[in-house]
Amino acid sequence: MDRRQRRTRSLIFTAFSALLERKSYTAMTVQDIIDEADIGRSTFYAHFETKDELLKALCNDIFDHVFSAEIMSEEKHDFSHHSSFRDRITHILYHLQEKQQSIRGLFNGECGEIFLRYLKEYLCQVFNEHITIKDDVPHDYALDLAVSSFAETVRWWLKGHSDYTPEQMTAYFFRCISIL
Amino acid sequence: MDRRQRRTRSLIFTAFSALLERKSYTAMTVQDIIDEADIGRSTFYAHFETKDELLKALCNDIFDHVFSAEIMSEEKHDFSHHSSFRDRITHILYHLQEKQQSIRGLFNGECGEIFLRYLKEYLCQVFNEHITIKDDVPHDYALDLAVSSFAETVRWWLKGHSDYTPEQMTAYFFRCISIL
DNA sequence: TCAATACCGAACACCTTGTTCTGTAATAAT
DNA sequence: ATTATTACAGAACAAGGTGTTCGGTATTGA
Repeated sequence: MDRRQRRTRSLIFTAFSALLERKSYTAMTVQDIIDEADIGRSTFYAHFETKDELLKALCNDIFDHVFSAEIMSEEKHDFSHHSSFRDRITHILYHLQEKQQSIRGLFNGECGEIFLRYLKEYLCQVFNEHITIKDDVPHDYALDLAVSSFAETVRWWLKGHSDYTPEQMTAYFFRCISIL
Repeated sequence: MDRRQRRTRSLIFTAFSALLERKSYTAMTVQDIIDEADIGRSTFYAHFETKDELLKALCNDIFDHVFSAEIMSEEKHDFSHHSSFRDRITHILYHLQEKQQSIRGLFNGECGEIFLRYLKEYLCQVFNEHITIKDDVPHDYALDLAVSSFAETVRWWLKGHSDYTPEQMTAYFFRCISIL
């Protein structure tokens, strides 16, 4: 990848993240982004077809870091059979905390909806085998609720309560959910 | 209120709800709404300053029905000291089910974010005193998680699983959350 | 019957979008 | 170091949405 491309892409991401903390996603125009990034109009469209694609790309960047890092360290340390589900959850929280700066704005307004949808897709894979099967509750529902609750936990944590440690948040979460 | 105003307002609401099932909120333009409702442009703006105000008004209409009806019947039957928290939850589900038609579209995309935020505000009042206080979990967090989980339960229920009864959903919900 | 007012429809100035173009400068490879 | 490639800037553009205004019509409630 050309050095200029990397630079421009980074400028756009940074500008976008910064703008999200001041302005709602819907209200934000492409004009705002290219003004903030100080790049030409055609340059933006050379990188991203639309504002939604930009959001998607940013989300993927974050999730690649959080989840592929998780899997990597899992393989590296051969956690797959040693670490508990609780540890994996704590692990994910650590990685999310590292990306805190980029993530915080993503919770706001309408793009929070999109970000959380993507997040839940990844979480489904992690949670799927760890739901305690109860015959009196539909598995679909239990999984959906567990994943959504964890996503909400992350949101609550990173929006104003990031002084708690990942270990603490994991403990709180498991304390409140009775199907894990 | 003038009969013509009621008619127009109703036309707008109906058109808006119908459109939400086919089109995302963000992609929807005021032009789409007035075409669907078959009213003049200036007429729309005489009723609502913006698309967001329309959404807000629709949400308020729904919540007024769901929660004020709940409170009313509570007062009428003097449920306040007799009915359990579980019954109140079931009750709310019944009222939400009645408004199912209008609500379904509201879960989609970005306006789902807004609708759920409003819903959670109301739910906070209902849930606040019924959270089991645990010293090892922040009360803020427990309340937020319970409310969000219930909101997610409603979403899951009304989006493709509305064959379950309110009583069943209440049971499932309480089965999964250990702080109520 | 009549005054009030809600609606219509057209026009408007303004903004955002996404595309296209030309010229310039940075890049990577030979 | 030279050269071909390619990313960028910047301007212009048509198309479409926004929110407002205004004069005319029709409905309403008293």
